[in-house]
Amino acid sequence: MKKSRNTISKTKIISVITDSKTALSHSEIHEILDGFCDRVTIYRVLDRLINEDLVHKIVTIDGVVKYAACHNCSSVEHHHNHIHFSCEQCHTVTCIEEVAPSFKLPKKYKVHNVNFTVSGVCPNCL
Amino acid sequence: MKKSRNTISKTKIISVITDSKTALSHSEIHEILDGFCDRVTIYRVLDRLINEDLVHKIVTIDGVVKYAACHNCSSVEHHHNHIHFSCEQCHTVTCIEEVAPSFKLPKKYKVHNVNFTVSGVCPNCL
DNA sequence: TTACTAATGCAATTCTGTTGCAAAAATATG
DNA sequence: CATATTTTTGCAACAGAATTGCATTAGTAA
Repeated sequence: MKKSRNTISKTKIISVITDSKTALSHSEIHEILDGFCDRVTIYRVLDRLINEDLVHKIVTIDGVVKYAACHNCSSVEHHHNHIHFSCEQCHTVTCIEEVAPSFKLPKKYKVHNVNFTVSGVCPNCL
Repeated sequence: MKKSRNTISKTKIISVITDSKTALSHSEIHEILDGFCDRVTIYRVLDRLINEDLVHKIVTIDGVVKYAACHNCSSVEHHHNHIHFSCEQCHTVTCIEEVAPSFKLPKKYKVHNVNFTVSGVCPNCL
């Protein structure tokens, strides 16, 4: 996979995502960037970042798409099989990196990707 | 929670979902019903069915929302913590009821719901 | 049968994400 | 350093999914 170019938008978007404690939606990123670049650009940059494994995507049970930085990921190995916690009250999504669920599918299934989201109430809202 | 009324639309939608081996999206249901009722009605009925725990909702990593009947669910206990398999090729979503992932969150999190989706290639497409 | 309340259909709207294309920016080449 | 090449961007238009308000219709309880 060819690396994409380093543009100002890309750099800025990476830092917005990395600086955030919780996963961010497209519109949240757009708001933080506050007109710095176009909506469409954000979508396209996010796509690239996902391809380059710098960012991973999370979809909550109510259909909201969020993006979070990849920690614990070397360029060789990627560990996105951690749990994401989606708070029903404050609507934040947090990566719980230390929790990797175990499961065993029949081997006739070929697994490429996992998306584990648990919803409920987060410590802040309890 | 008050039970919703039994309408023809509701009955029909339940049977469409129950008869299907795979989870169905709103538009698939709409297509099967073939003009029997309005798109909006389908959305509203699905909401009610979810509230009444007759149906559960699945969101795939590419943001597609699907609905599946609840099996193995008594009126007291609900077991939706099985894995869903989303095939990248035929785009079907299947409940793998026999596989319950195990995970352990810090107890400061209050869990209400789980959504585990694994994507890859299903046996049919392999 | 009637009265009450929930459910439906329709139109309009909002929100999220995508596409095509010309202009601008990043990188590679001489 | 200048120029050629290719990617990225912004804009406008579009597409699809889901929601809302409101008048009408259908279920249900009395």
